[in-house]
Amino acid sequence: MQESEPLKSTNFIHEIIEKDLQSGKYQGRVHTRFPPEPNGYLHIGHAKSICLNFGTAAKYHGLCNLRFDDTNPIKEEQEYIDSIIQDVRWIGFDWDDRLYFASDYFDQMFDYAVQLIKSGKAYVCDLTPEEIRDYRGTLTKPGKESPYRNRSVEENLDLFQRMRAGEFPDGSRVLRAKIDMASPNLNLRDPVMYRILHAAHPRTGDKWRVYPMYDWAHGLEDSIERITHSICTLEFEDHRPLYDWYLDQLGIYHPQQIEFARLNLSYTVMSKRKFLELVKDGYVRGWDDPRMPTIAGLRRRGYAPESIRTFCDRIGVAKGDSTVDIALLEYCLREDLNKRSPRFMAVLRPLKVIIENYPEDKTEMLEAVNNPENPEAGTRIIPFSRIIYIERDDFMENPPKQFYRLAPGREVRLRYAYFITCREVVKDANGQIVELRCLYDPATRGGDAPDGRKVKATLHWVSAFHALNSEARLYEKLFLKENPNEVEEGTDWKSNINPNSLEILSSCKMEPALKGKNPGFICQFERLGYFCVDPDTTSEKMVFNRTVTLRDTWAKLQKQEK
RNA sequence: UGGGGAGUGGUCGAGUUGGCUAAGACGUCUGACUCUGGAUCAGAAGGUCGCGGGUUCGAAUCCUGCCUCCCCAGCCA
Repeated sequence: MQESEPLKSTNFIHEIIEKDLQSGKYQGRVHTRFPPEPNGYLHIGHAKSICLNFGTAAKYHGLCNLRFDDTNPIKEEQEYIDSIIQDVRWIGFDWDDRLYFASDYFDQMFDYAVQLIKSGKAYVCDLTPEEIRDYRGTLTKPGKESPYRNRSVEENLDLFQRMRAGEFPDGSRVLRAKIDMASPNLNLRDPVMYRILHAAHPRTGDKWRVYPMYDWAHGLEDSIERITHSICTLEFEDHRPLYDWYLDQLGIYHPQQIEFARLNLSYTVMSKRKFLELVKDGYVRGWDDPRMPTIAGLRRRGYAPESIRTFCDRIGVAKGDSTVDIALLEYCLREDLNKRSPRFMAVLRPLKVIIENYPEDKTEMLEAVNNPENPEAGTRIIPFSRIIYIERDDFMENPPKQFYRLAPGREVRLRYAYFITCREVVKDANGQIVELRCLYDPATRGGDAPDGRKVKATLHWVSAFHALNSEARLYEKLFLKENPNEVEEGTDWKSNINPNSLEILSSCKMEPALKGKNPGFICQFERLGYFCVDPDTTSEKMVFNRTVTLRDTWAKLQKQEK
């Protein structure tokens, strides 16, 4: 992102930072980090954290690292590392050469653990996982001390080295911190620091047989990188005393952790586990399905990073759980796309119109504006001929008073072309409308009547002979309920999945200028919405995703009728 | 039930040294304009600041009871 684009908004985190800046707590430094675990794809919730961390650093002329928290080789994969790097960069941030991995610090963490053992603050415990759970006690009952808690330093050192050497099977022993089994904060009841995992790590291969737990590792990572403000989500609030304890026992550099509420969005879910289920069970076509709130999904859907950043800026940062209306995301999307998108005409559900008084073999080239929001975008030329397609929704045989598009006997404008009047409705044996017979007024070429007469509506259209046949994929919300997790007894969140979230229209008629546009190309189909070219496009057939509809007051009226 | 957090119009969210009619945004509803029923512009409605006491000339802001919601009992992060 361009270096400063300063966030003008303020929040409680910035207030804390400004106080620290004034008091000189970190010698005027501001150094944050975005610390994802590479066990899945990033989503819009991560974007909030990314914008907060990178944005905060930029605002105070500090630095922000990208650091992978890769402490659990069982769940983590290189594929995720690659996708996360790509996504953070795509959102618009840069970390120079500060790409770090927790696994880079494994040796140092091990040494720190040895240091704790030597000072009698950590011990090797042979309890089984079940026993550890039992000994931990409950929310209201204090735990009991492990029988292995008072092993000698020598024995602990020996055992820990042998754990590292791979002498013991998975789950047979752990290294634990010796804190307080009666603490009301469960995190302080002798937490596990290392577990034995005979698993290959994406980056360290088979070097290690013990891997650090998040709680042990995370604070150290921040300390090692000399992070000033460790921004994380609310659920880690009562882990903070544990990080503090580790850092204090070790006597090393101490960042300040600040917690904020994670993002929730209406009409969607926001957990890697649920995304995985949606993908695995085929509710969507993959992690980058345009209905997914993953960064990859939003990108394929046609979002530009600017709109995501704006969104993250506008939602604010606070400590209370909340759910942002997805309408705000769509507002930011439209605002951004309206400014940048070239316009085209495309007919999604074609209805044939024959202009009876227009010459059979004539083709005219008419000029159209590329983007009314941006004169520099210039103009283009569109072919017009006797047979055209219009949107089926733009004609009604018996229109209600609110409807002011085409109807029998009524005159409307074809955008950038002519006024036409509907003379006759042609139906098939089943009574389905198959074709409209219209008359045009040659004097209205370009779309204006010399006599000053007005029409109520302007329709988009595509010349039948010149049309590009293509596919359009229309997306609706993935969930029917504002809060998908709110369910009837006996069902789960998946019962709220919208069965009609995808509609494929395969006989769309589009303006020929669209031919050859590459995947990722974003434009507006006039009066319909913003669309982008999908990677599924082939040389045979183009495929468009509908990113979002235009605001549509007619659709709103119709909804109210129902 | 132990510990840790949070409660401001439909949704986010300012406000936090107590003091003009409690910002702003999205949403909703009007109207203007319009060769996209888009965009834009103008305007409106909507709040017992979780609840009850108290302090004060004056409280969303301070004190005090209570209520509600979220998180924690992985060798996940």
